[in-house]
Amino acid sequence: MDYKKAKINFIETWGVLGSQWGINKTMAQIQALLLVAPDPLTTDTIMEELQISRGNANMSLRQLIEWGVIYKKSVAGDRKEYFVAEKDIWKWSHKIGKIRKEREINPALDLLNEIVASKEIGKTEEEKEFMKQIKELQSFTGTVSALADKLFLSPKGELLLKLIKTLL
Amino acid sequence: MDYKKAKINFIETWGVLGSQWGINKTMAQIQALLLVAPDPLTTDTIMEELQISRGNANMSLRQLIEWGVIYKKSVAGDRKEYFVAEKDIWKWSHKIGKIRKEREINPALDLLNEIVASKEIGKTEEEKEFMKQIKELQSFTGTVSALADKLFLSPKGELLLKLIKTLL
DNA sequence: TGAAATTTTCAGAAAATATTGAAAATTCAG
DNA sequence: CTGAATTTTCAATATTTTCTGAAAATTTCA
Repeated sequence: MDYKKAKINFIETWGVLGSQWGINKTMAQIQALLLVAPDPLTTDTIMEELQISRGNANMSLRQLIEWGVIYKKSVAGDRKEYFVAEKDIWKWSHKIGKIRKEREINPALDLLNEIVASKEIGKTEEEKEFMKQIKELQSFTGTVSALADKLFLSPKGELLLKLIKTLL
Repeated sequence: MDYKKAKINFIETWGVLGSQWGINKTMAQIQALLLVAPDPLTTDTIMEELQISRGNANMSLRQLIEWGVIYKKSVAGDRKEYFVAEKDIWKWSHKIGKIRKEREINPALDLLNEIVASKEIGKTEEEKEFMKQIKELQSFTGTVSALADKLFLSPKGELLLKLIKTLL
Protein backbone atom coordinates (compact mmCIF):
# COMPACT_ATOMS: atom_id res chain seq x y z
CA MET A 1 0.00 0.00 0.00
CA ASP A 2 1.48 3.33 -0.98
CA TYR A 3 1.20 6.59 0.93
CA LYS A 4 -1.67 8.05 -1.04
CA LYS A 5 -3.77 4.92 -0.76
CA ALA A 6 -2.92 4.46 2.88
CA LYS A 7 -4.01 8.00 3.66
CA ILE A 8 -7.31 7.68 1.79
CA ASN A 9 -7.92 4.29 3.32
CA PHE A 10 -7.23 5.61 6.79
CA ILE A 11 -9.59 8.56 6.41
CA GLU A 12 -12.28 6.37 4.90
CA THR A 13 -12.04 3.73 7.61
CA TRP A 14 -11.96 6.31 10.36
CA GLY A 15 -15.20 7.69 8.92
CA VAL A 16 -16.90 4.30 8.99
CA LEU A 17 -15.64 3.67 12.50
CA GLY A 18 -16.90 7.05 13.59
CA SER A 19 -20.40 6.40 12.39
CA GLN A 20 -20.45 3.11 14.29
CA TRP A 21 -19.46 5.02 17.38
CA GLY A 22 -22.23 7.56 16.95
CA ILE A 23 -19.97 10.30 15.62
CA ASN A 24 -20.89 11.29 12.14
CA LYS A 25 -18.85 10.29 9.16
CA THR A 26 -17.75 13.73 8.07
CA MET A 27 -16.60 14.71 11.54
CA ALA A 28 -14.58 11.54 11.90
CA GLN A 29 -13.05 12.03 8.46
CA ILE A 30 -12.07 15.60 9.15
CA GLN A 31 -10.41 14.55 12.35
CA ALA A 32 -8.57 11.79 10.52
CA LEU A 33 -7.47 14.16 7.79
CA LEU A 34 -6.15 16.66 10.29
CA LEU A 35 -4.51 13.97 12.38
CA VAL A 36 -2.25 12.99 9.53
CA ALA A 37 -1.90 16.39 7.89
CA PRO A 38 1.64 17.69 8.28
CA ASP A 39 0.42 21.29 8.40
CA PRO A 40 -2.70 23.23 9.38
CA LEU A 41 -5.46 23.11 6.76
CA THR A 42 -8.06 25.64 5.63
CA THR A 43 -11.74 24.95 5.23
CA ASP A 44 -11.28 25.00 1.47
CA THR A 45 -8.59 22.36 1.51
CA ILE A 46 -10.71 20.17 3.73
CA MET A 47 -13.73 20.63 1.46
CA GLU A 48 -11.69 19.66 -1.53
CA GLU A 49 -9.94 16.68 0.02
CA LEU A 50 -13.11 15.17 1.40
CA GLN A 51 -15.42 16.37 -1.37
CA ILE A 52 -17.88 17.99 0.97
CA SER A 53 -19.84 21.23 0.98
CA ARG A 54 -18.83 24.38 2.79
CA GLY A 55 -21.80 24.14 5.12
CA ASN A 56 -20.97 20.61 6.11
CA ALA A 57 -17.30 21.44 6.59
CA ASN A 58 -18.11 24.46 8.71
CA MET A 59 -20.58 22.66 10.94
CA SER A 60 -18.36 19.65 11.44
CA LEU A 61 -15.32 21.77 12.21
CA ARG A 62 -17.25 23.76 14.74
CA GLN A 63 -18.41 20.64 16.53
CA LEU A 64 -14.93 19.14 16.55
CA ILE A 65 -13.66 22.34 18.13
CA GLU A 66 -16.45 22.22 20.67
CA TRP A 67 -15.33 18.72 21.56
CA GLY A 68 -11.79 19.95 21.89
CA VAL A 69 -10.30 17.49 19.44
CA ILE A 70 -9.18 20.09 16.91
CA TYR A 71 -8.09 23.72 17.19
CA LYS A 72 -8.21 26.88 15.12
CA LYS A 73 -4.84 28.24 14.18
CA SER A 74 -4.13 31.56 12.54
CA VAL A 75 -1.37 31.73 10.01
CA ALA A 76 0.55 34.98 9.62
CA GLY A 77 -0.22 36.77 6.40
CA ASP A 78 -3.34 34.79 5.66
CA ARG A 79 -6.81 35.89 6.49
CA LYS A 80 -8.23 32.39 6.27
CA GLU A 81 -8.66 30.24 9.31
CA TYR A 82 -6.54 27.14 9.62
CA PHE A 83 -7.25 24.02 11.61
CA VAL A 84 -5.03 21.51 13.37
CA ALA A 85 -5.84 18.30 15.21
CA GLU A 86 -5.01 17.60 18.80
CA LYS A 87 -2.45 14.92 18.05
CA ASP A 88 -2.13 13.49 21.52
CA ILE A 89 -4.51 10.54 21.39
CA TRP A 90 -4.78 10.27 25.15
CA LYS A 91 -5.89 13.86 25.36
CA TRP A 92 -8.62 13.74 22.76
CA SER A 93 -9.94 10.30 23.60
CA HIS A 94 -10.20 11.61 27.13
CA LYS A 95 -12.22 14.61 26.06
CA ILE A 96 -14.61 12.54 23.98
CA GLY A 97 -14.99 10.03 26.78
CA LYS A 98 -15.83 12.73 29.25
CA ILE A 99 -18.44 14.35 27.04
CA ARG A 100 -20.10 11.09 26.12
CA LYS A 101 -20.14 9.90 29.71
CA GLU A 102 -21.99 13.02 30.73
CA ARG A 103 -24.44 12.79 27.89
CA GLU A 104 -25.11 9.12 27.96
CA ILE A 105 -24.48 7.69 31.38
CA ASN A 106 -25.60 10.50 33.65
CA PRO A 107 -29.18 10.71 32.36
CA ALA A 108 -29.63 6.97 32.80
CA LEU A 109 -28.28 7.15 36.30
CA ASP A 110 -30.53 10.09 37.13
CA LEU A 111 -33.59 8.17 36.03
CA LEU A 112 -32.61 5.04 37.92
CA ASN A 113 -31.95 7.08 41.06
CA GLU A 114 -35.29 8.77 40.74
CA ILE A 115 -37.14 5.49 40.39
CA VAL A 116 -35.31 3.94 43.31
CA ALA A 117 -36.13 6.97 45.46
CA SER A 118 -39.85 6.60 44.79
CA LYS A 119 -41.64 5.54 47.96
CA GLU A 120 -44.77 4.55 46.12
CA ILE A 121 -43.26 1.62 44.30
CA GLY A 122 -42.88 -1.74 45.97
CA LYS A 123 -46.33 -2.61 47.27
CA THR A 124 -47.10 -5.61 45.10
CA GLU A 125 -44.87 -8.55 44.33
CA GLU A 126 -44.47 -7.39 40.74
CA GLU A 127 -43.40 -3.96 41.90
CA LYS A 128 -40.85 -5.45 44.25
CA GLU A 129 -39.34 -7.43 41.40
CA PHE A 130 -39.25 -4.31 39.26
CA MET A 131 -37.48 -2.40 41.98
CA LYS A 132 -34.95 -5.14 42.48
CA GLN A 133 -34.02 -5.09 38.81
CA ILE A 134 -33.86 -1.31 38.70
CA LYS A 135 -31.63 -1.30 41.76
CA GLU A 136 -29.24 -3.72 40.13
CA LEU A 137 -29.06 -1.52 37.06
CA GLN A 138 -28.55 1.47 39.31
CA SER A 139 -25.69 -0.18 41.09
CA PHE A 140 -24.07 -1.28 37.86
CA THR A 141 -24.52 2.06 36.17
CA GLY A 142 -23.25 3.83 39.26
CA THR A 143 -20.10 1.75 39.20
CA VAL A 144 -19.52 2.42 35.52
CA SER A 145 -20.16 6.10 36.09
CA ALA A 146 -17.71 6.35 38.97
CA LEU A 147 -15.15 4.49 36.95
CA ALA A 148 -15.60 6.79 33.98
CA ASP A 149 -15.22 9.81 36.22
CA LYS A 150 -12.01 8.47 37.66
CA LEU A 151 -10.69 7.71 34.23
CA PHE A 152 -11.82 10.81 32.44
CA LEU A 153 -11.52 13.44 35.12
CA SER A 154 -8.04 12.51 36.20
CA PRO A 155 -5.31 14.35 34.33
CA LYS A 156 -4.47 12.74 31.01
CA GLY A 157 -3.91 9.01 30.96
CA GLU A 158 -2.52 8.66 34.46
CA LEU A 159 -5.21 6.37 35.77
CA LEU A 160 -5.64 4.56 32.54
CA LEU A 161 -1.97 3.73 32.58
CA LYS A 162 -2.27 2.41 36.10
CA LEU A 163 -5.19 0.30 34.98
CA ILE A 164 -3.30 -1.05 32.03
CA LYS A 165 -0.38 -2.04 34.23
CA THR A 166 -2.73 -3.81 36.59
CA LEU A 167 -4.51 -5.74 33.95
CA LEU A 168 -2.22 -6.46 31.07
CA MET B 1 -43.51 8.49 40.37
CA ASP B 2 -45.80 5.46 40.40
CA TYR B 3 -45.02 2.00 39.09
CA LYS B 4 -46.70 2.38 35.74
CA LYS B 5 -45.00 5.68 34.98
CA ALA B 6 -41.66 4.44 36.22
CA LYS B 7 -41.86 1.43 33.95
CA ILE B 8 -42.79 3.48 30.89
CA ASN B 9 -40.16 6.04 31.71
CA PHE B 10 -37.53 3.37 32.12
CA ILE B 11 -38.33 1.71 28.79
CA GLU B 12 -38.47 5.06 27.03
CA THR B 13 -35.17 6.25 28.46
CA TRP B 14 -33.45 2.97 27.78
CA GLY B 15 -34.56 3.33 24.16
CA VAL B 16 -33.05 6.80 23.87
CA LEU B 17 -29.87 5.62 25.52
CA GLY B 18 -29.69 2.67 23.18
CA SER B 19 -29.85 4.84 20.10
CA GLN B 20 -27.03 6.99 21.43
CA TRP B 21 -24.99 3.83 21.86
CA GLY B 22 -25.62 2.68 18.33
CA ILE B 23 -28.20 0.07 19.28
CA ASN B 24 -31.53 0.87 17.78
CA LYS B 25 -34.40 2.17 19.83
CA THR B 26 -36.75 -0.77 19.45
CA MET B 27 -34.10 -3.28 20.42
CA ALA B 28 -33.18 -1.32 23.50
CA GLN B 29 -36.83 -0.95 24.45
CA ILE B 30 -37.55 -4.64 24.07
CA GLN B 31 -34.60 -5.45 26.25
CA ALA B 32 -35.78 -2.95 28.84
CA LEU B 33 -39.30 -4.34 28.74
CA LEU B 34 -38.08 -7.90 29.21
CA LEU B 35 -35.62 -6.85 31.91
CA VAL B 36 -38.42 -5.67 34.15
CA ALA B 37 -41.09 -8.12 33.06
CA PRO B 38 -41.91 -10.53 35.87
CA ASP B 39 -42.68 -13.31 33.39
CA PRO B 40 -41.74 -14.34 29.86
CA LEU B 41 -43.55 -12.38 27.15
CA THR B 42 -44.86 -13.32 23.73
CA THR B 43 -44.22 -11.40 20.54
CA ASP B 44 -47.81 -10.19 20.63
CA THR B 45 -47.48 -8.75 24.12
CA ILE B 46 -44.28 -6.99 23.15
CA MET B 47 -45.90 -5.59 20.02
CA GLU B 48 -48.78 -4.29 22.03
CA GLU B 49 -46.76 -2.85 24.89
CA LEU B 50 -44.34 -1.02 22.63
CA GLN B 51 -46.78 -0.28 19.83
CA ILE B 52 -44.62 -1.78 17.14
CA SER B 53 -45.25 -3.97 14.11
CA ARG B 54 -44.79 -7.71 14.01
CA GLY B 55 -41.93 -7.42 11.54
CA ASN B 56 -40.07 -4.98 13.72
CA ALA B 57 -40.66 -7.07 16.84
CA ASN B 58 -39.51 -10.23 15.12
CA MET B 59 -36.34 -8.70 13.71
CA SER B 60 -35.39 -6.99 16.92
CA LEU B 61 -36.01 -10.10 18.98
CA ARG B 62 -33.88 -12.15 16.66
CA GLN B 63 -31.01 -9.74 16.90
CA LEU B 64 -31.24 -9.55 20.66
CA ILE B 65 -31.06 -13.34 20.77
CA GLU B 66 -28.09 -13.28 18.43
CA TRP B 67 -26.37 -10.91 20.83
CA GLY B 68 -27.22 -13.25 23.67
CA VAL B 69 -29.00 -10.68 25.78
CA ILE B 70 -32.41 -12.37 25.64
CA TYR B 71 -33.55 -15.97 25.32
CA LYS B 72 -36.44 -17.91 23.86
CA LYS B 73 -38.45 -19.80 26.39
CA SER B 74 -41.19 -22.31 25.71
CA VAL B 75 -44.16 -22.37 28.01
CA ALA B 76 -45.97 -25.66 28.57
CA GLY B 77 -49.38 -25.76 26.96
CA ASP B 78 -48.77 -22.77 24.73
CA ARG B 79 -47.68 -22.94 21.16
CA LYS B 80 -46.43 -19.38 21.13
CA GLU B 81 -42.83 -18.53 21.76
CA TYR B 82 -41.96 -16.61 24.89
CA PHE B 83 -38.97 -14.43 25.55
CA VAL B 84 -37.00 -13.60 28.67
CA ALA B 85 -34.10 -11.25 29.27
CA GLU B 86 -30.72 -12.23 30.57
CA LYS B 87 -31.08 -10.45 33.87
CA ASP B 88 -27.49 -10.61 34.97
CA ILE B 89 -26.17 -7.23 33.88
CA TRP B 90 -22.55 -8.30 34.00
CA LYS B 91 -23.29 -11.15 31.66
CA TRP B 92 -25.07 -9.18 28.98
CA SER B 93 -22.93 -6.09 29.11
CA HIS B 94 -20.03 -8.45 28.64
CA LYS B 95 -21.57 -10.02 25.58
CA ILE B 96 -22.35 -6.68 23.99
CA GLY B 97 -18.88 -5.40 24.79
CA LYS B 98 -17.28 -8.41 23.19
CA ILE B 99 -19.32 -8.17 20.00
CA ARG B 100 -18.79 -4.45 19.61
CA LYS B 101 -15.10 -4.74 20.29
CA GLU B 102 -14.76 -7.24 17.48
CA ARG B 103 -16.83 -5.21 15.09
CA GLU B 104 -15.44 -1.82 15.83
CA ILE B 105 -11.95 -2.06 17.21
CA ASN B 106 -10.53 -4.99 15.29
CA PRO B 107 -11.06 -3.55 11.80
CA ALA B 108 -9.37 -0.31 12.81
CA LEU B 109 -6.46 -2.20 14.26
CA ASP B 110 -6.18 -4.35 11.13
CA LEU B 111 -5.97 -1.29 8.95
CA LEU B 112 -3.41 0.41 11.17
CA ASN B 113 -1.30 -2.74 11.26
CA GLU B 114 -1.45 -3.04 7.51
CA ILE B 115 -0.33 0.54 7.00
CA VAL B 116 2.49 0.21 9.50
CA ALA B 117 3.67 -2.96 7.76
CA SER B 118 3.94 -1.20 4.41
CA LYS B 119 7.58 -0.90 3.41
CA GLU B 120 6.84 1.67 0.73
CA ILE B 121 5.79 4.42 3.08
CA GLY B 122 8.33 6.62 4.82
CA LYS B 123 10.53 8.00 2.06
CA THR B 124 9.64 11.67 2.30
CA GLU B 125 9.42 13.80 5.41
CA GLU B 126 5.66 13.98 5.06
CA GLU B 127 5.40 10.22 4.88
CA LYS B 128 7.52 9.83 7.95
CA GLU B 129 5.22 12.13 9.86
CA PHE B 130 2.20 10.18 8.62
CA MET B 131 3.74 6.93 9.76
CA LYS B 132 4.57 8.32 13.16
CA GLN B 133 0.98 9.35 13.72
CA ILE B 134 -0.39 6.05 12.45
CA LYS B 135 1.98 4.18 14.73
CA GLU B 136 0.77 6.13 17.71
CA LEU B 137 -2.80 5.30 16.84
CA GLN B 138 -1.82 1.69 16.36
CA SER B 139 -0.20 1.55 19.75
CA PHE B 140 -3.17 3.20 21.42
CA THR B 141 -5.72 1.05 19.64
CA GLY B 142 -3.69 -2.03 20.39
CA THR B 143 -3.72 -1.21 24.07
CA VAL B 144 -7.45 -0.62 24.08
CA SER B 145 -7.98 -3.83 22.16
CA ALA B 146 -5.90 -5.90 24.56
CA LEU B 147 -7.69 -4.34 27.46
CA ALA B 148 -11.07 -5.10 25.97
CA ASP B 149 -10.07 -8.70 25.36
CA LYS B 150 -8.95 -9.09 28.93
CA LEU B 151 -12.15 -7.58 30.18
CA PHE B 152 -14.56 -9.27 27.85
CA LEU B 153 -12.99 -12.65 27.36
CA SER B 154 -12.40 -13.33 31.02
CA PRO B 155 -15.27 -15.11 32.72
CA LYS B 156 -18.02 -12.75 33.81
CA GLY B 157 -17.00 -9.67 35.69
CA GLU B 158 -13.92 -11.08 37.38
CA LEU B 159 -11.42 -8.73 35.87
CA LEU B 160 -13.75 -5.81 35.87
CA LEU B 161 -14.19 -6.28 39.59
CA LYS B 162 -10.46 -6.34 40.08
CA LEU B 163 -10.21 -3.17 38.08
CA ILE B 164 -12.89 -1.50 40.10
CA LYS B 165 -11.14 -2.38 43.34
CA THR B 166 -7.92 -0.98 42.02
CA LEU B 167 -9.35 2.27 40.88
CA LEU B 168 -12.24 3.27 43.07
C1' DT C 1 -52.25 -35.42 6.20
C1' DG C 2 -54.29 -30.62 6.33
C1' DA C 3 -55.60 -26.50 8.10
C1' DA C 4 -55.11 -23.20 11.69
C1' DA C 5 -51.69 -20.90 14.40
C1' DT C 6 -47.43 -18.85 14.48
C1' DT C 7 -43.16 -17.02 12.72
C1' DT C 8 -40.28 -15.10 9.10
C1' DT C 9 -39.23 -12.35 5.24
C1' DC C 10 -38.83 -8.30 2.63
C1' DA C 11 -40.40 -4.57 -0.65
C1' DG C 12 -42.05 -0.25 0.06
C1' DA C 13 -43.23 3.69 3.33
C1' DA C 14 -41.93 6.62 7.00
C1' DA C 15 -38.79 8.72 10.00
C1' DA C 16 -34.41 10.25 11.28
C1' DT C 17 -29.98 12.07 9.96
C1' DA C 18 -26.67 14.14 7.17
C1' DT C 19 -25.47 17.26 3.41
C1' DT C 20 -25.87 20.92 0.17
C1' DG C 21 -25.64 25.49 -1.54
C1' DA C 22 -26.75 29.97 -1.67
C1' DA C 23 -28.01 34.04 0.97
C1' DA C 24 -26.87 36.61 5.11
C1' DA C 25 -23.59 37.99 8.42
C1' DT C 26 -19.08 39.03 9.73
C1' DT C 27 -14.30 40.33 9.29
C1' DC C 28 -10.63 43.06 7.88
C1' DA C 29 -7.22 45.40 4.68
C1' DG C 30 -6.83 49.53 2.32
C1' DC D 1 -15.82 53.66 6.02
C1' DT D 2 -16.11 50.31 1.95
C1' DG D 3 -16.21 46.26 -0.39
C1' DA D 4 -13.93 41.96 -1.14
C1' DA D 5 -12.85 37.85 1.37
C1' DT D 6 -14.33 34.71 4.55
C1' DT D 7 -17.44 32.43 7.68
C1' DT D 8 -21.98 31.20 9.29
C1' DT D 9 -26.66 29.96 8.92
C1' DC D 10 -30.48 27.28 7.53
C1' DA D 11 -34.31 25.80 4.35
C1' DA D 12 -34.36 22.45 0.93
C1' DT D 13 -32.67 17.97 -0.59
C1' DA D 14 -30.52 13.60 -0.35
C1' DT D 15 -29.20 9.65 2.08
C1' DT D 16 -29.46 6.27 5.53
C1' DT D 17 -31.87 3.84 8.87
C1' DT D 18 -35.85 2.01 10.80
C1' DC D 19 -40.47 0.27 10.60
C1' DT D 20 -44.67 -1.56 8.59
C1' DG D 21 -47.80 -4.91 6.93
C1' DA D 22 -49.07 -8.40 4.26
C1' DA D 23 -47.59 -12.51 1.79
C1' DA D 24 -44.87 -16.65 2.23
C1' DA D 25 -42.94 -20.15 5.01
C1' DT D 26 -43.01 -23.00 8.88
C1' DT D 27 -44.80 -25.38 12.78
C1' DT D 28 -47.97 -28.11 15.35
C1' DC D 29 -52.11 -30.31 16.72
C1' DA D 30 -56.25 -32.87 15.58
